[in-house]
Amino acid sequence: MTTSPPRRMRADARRNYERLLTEAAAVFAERGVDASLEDVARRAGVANGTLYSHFPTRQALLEALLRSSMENLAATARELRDHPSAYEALVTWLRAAIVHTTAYRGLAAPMMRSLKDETSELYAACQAVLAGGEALLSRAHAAGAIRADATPEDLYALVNAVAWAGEQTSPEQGERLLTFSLDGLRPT
Amino acid sequence: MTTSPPRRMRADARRNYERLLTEAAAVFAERGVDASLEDVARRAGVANGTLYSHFPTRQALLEALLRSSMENLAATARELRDHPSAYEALVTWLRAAIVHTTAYRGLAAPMMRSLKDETSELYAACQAVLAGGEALLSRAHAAGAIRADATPEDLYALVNAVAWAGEQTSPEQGERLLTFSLDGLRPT
DNA sequence: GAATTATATTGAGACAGCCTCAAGTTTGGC
DNA sequence: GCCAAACTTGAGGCTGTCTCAATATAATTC
Repeated sequence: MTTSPPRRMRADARRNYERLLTEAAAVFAERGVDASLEDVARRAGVANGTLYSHFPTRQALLEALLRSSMENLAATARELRDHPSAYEALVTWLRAAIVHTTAYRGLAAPMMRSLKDETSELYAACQAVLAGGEALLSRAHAAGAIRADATPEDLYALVNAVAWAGEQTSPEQGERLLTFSLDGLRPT
Repeated sequence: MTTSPPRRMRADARRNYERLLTEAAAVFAERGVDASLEDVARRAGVANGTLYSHFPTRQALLEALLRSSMENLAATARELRDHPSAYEALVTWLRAAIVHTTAYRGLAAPMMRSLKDETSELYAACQAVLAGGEALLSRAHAAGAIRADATPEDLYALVNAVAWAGEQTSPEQGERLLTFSLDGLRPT
């Protein structure tokens, strides 16, 4: 029933929880976030009911899987506040966010939809990403490096759209789209 | 077995073909391109085998469904070649392409993937769209209205990415992304 | 270290969707 | 009106999601 990081779980439960996460990472990496959950359970060597009891929804599983990399992303944002160039700091972070979103095929869509959906298990994580970008954006705004009407939500959408385009075609195509958009985000 | 526009079909087959298209349009409009095909068959009042015999794959159905609007898009491109402003002509057409891609939820992904996939039933249609943009782009290039390194594929990716972003969040967010990108596509 | 209790796991089962194909039905030409 | 060709049917095999009563295991208590 729990989705939180293992708290006072029974030893077997904890073992299965970890094993499920490990195998889910592998399966999602191979087949994307829409991969069969039966497959995940099979590979983890447990019955599917066990998977559902640990992770009631696919998003809950995804959330647990992404937690640490999300935290890394937030930490990176914090570090970049000290970067000499406000603009470069922002761009570097945006690229990191895109890499994060490219971890599993099909991840961009839930990331995008969960930003405004409070009922989503990914909601908090998405908001954290938004906040990370927000800090760097306002610094870039202050430095006059980014057009004034660009919002954090714009950047969030951009990151996901670029990640999506990249996974549908090629990372290079995503990169090209990013280049154009970033140029369009310079002050007029 | 046929997917082409009704040619010498038996009367009942033709009736069912049309009916399936009509209902598919309705169902896809309601639930997006990943809607249940069983649903389409049910609503058309035929067995699912009939649907599969007319449209062997979901993409074949989609192709038949999109054919006329694709042709409109190509026609629009031709008309716009005479527009006084090469830049405005291009932007107008890009907007039309985005509207087209927003016809059904989930359409952007197959449009994007089929551009380079010759085995896709949507391949020809996607190539036609690409060609439509290509003509307007080269005119804009000649007029010095668009940066020289922008390719037709870039515009194609942009259209789909914007349509995707718009359907995941809001059309307004898509519009904002488009604005930034278009600014970034001006010559440097 | 056995009994008790709380916690987990199991896997069958209900359901939906995809797709196929042998059997049956309908149409249209003669 | 008959017949071959064209078309439709729907049960059935498959995969996948999700639930829940029965069962098993770990932790706690005495």
